[in-house]
Amino acid sequence: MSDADDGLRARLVRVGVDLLARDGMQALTLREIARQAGVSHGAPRRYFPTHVELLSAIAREGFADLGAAIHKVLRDRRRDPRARLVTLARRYLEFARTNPGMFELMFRHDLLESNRLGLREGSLPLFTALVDLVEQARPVSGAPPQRVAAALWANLHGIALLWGWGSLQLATGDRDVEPLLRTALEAHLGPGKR
Amino acid sequence: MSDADDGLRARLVRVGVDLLARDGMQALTLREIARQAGVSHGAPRRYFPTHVELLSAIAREGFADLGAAIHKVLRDRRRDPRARLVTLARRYLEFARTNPGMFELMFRHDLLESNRLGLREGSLPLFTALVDLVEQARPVSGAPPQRVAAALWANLHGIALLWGWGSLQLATGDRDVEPLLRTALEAHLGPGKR
DNA sequence: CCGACGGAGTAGACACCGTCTACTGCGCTC
DNA sequence: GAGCGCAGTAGACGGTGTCTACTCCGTCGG
Repeated sequence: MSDADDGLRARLVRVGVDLLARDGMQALTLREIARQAGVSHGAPRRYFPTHVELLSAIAREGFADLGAAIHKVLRDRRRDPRARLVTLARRYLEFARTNPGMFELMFRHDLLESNRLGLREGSLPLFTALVDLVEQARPVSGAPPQRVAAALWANLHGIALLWGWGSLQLATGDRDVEPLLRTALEAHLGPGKR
Repeated sequence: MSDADDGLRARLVRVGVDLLARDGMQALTLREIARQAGVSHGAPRRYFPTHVELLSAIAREGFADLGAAIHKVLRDRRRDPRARLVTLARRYLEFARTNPGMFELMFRHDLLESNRLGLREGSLPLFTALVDLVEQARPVSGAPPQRVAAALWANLHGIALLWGWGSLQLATGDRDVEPLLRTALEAHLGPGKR
C-alpha cells in the first residue's frame, strides 16, 4: 500500500534510487526508470520536464542521506571536535563505498542541474559547520580554517574517488581505507590526542 | 602535409583531442569525430572496434602529456625535493585547469578501458617516484611514505576536481588555487623550509 | 597484361536514447 | 449530465553506438 500509490513523482524517484543502487549509473535512463515504474516513457515528463531534472531529484535524495549522516555527527556535542571530524570523515567514505552509484551521480556535474539541488543551499551551511569544527579541533595554525577545511574536504573526496576505483589500494598496499584516512586527518589536523 | 596524411588512426585521435579541447566531453561522440575527420561513421571501427577504445586512445594522449609534465619535475635533481613537489602539484592543477575536457575524460572511469591505458603501467612508476620524493622531502613521520604520497595525491586530485567546478572558491573565498595548494602541501609535508 | 584478392572506407539497418506532440480516458465541477 | 482539465499513452523525430553487406581500388601472381 505504501509502495505503489504515493504519486508517480515520488515513485519515479524511488525507482530511480533503487535502480541506481542495483544496476549503476548506466542503467539510469529515463525510459528504463519509466519502465520499472510501470508507466510509458512519456509519463515522467509531466513531473520532470527533462532527464536532468529527474536525475537531479534522485541525486537530491543522495545529498539528503549524506547530509543527514554528516549533520548528525556535526551537532553531537558530547564528543570532542577531533573525534567528530574522524567519524564525519569515516561516514563520508562509507557513504561512497556503500552507495557507489549514488556517489557517482551526485558528482556527475554534467548530468545535474548544478544550481539548487541542495548543493549550494544545502551543503554550504554544512561546510561552515565543518569550518567551525576544524577551528575547534586544530589548536593553532597559519592558514585560515576555511582553507584547512576546504583542503580536508578535497582530500576526503579525492580519497573516496580514487579508492572507489581501486587506484589507492595498490598504491598503498592497504586493504582498508582507515589507515590512509588517519594519515590524511593527521596531516590536516596535526598529530592525534596523545 | 603533416596534417592530413598520417593514417586515419592517428587523425582520429588528433581530431578527438582537438574536439575535446574545443567543445568538451559531450561533443566527443564517435560519429562527430568521424565527421570532423571527414570519414563515414563506420570508418573508425577498423582501428577502434568500439567507442571506448577510441576514447581510451584519446585519453592516453592526455596521460602522456600530464605524465611528461610531471616526470620532468620528478627527475630534476637540481632543486630540493620539497620544491619539486610544489611544482609538481602546481603542474597537476594547471593541467586540470587548462585542459578541463581532457582531465574529465581521463578520469571518466566508465568511458575508458580501465586496463592498460597507461594508468596501471604508466602511472605506477610515476607514483613510486612520488613516494621517493615524499620520503626525501619529509624528514620524519609516523606514516609510511606510500600512504603519505597516496594521501597527497588524493588531496591534489580532489582539489583539482572541486576547484574545477567552482565549489572551493566560494568555500574559501579565494580567487586563486595557490593558497589552498600551499595549505594542503604544508599539511602533508610539514611546515615550509624555515 | 590482366584478373583475383584483400584491406579501407561507405552506407544502411538496428535497437536504444531523450524530447516533443497529438491523442485518449476519466474524474470533477458547474 | 455536459464539459473541462489533468494524467498518462503512443508514435514520431533526430541522435547515438554497433553491426553487416557492399564497393572501390591498389597490389600481387600468373
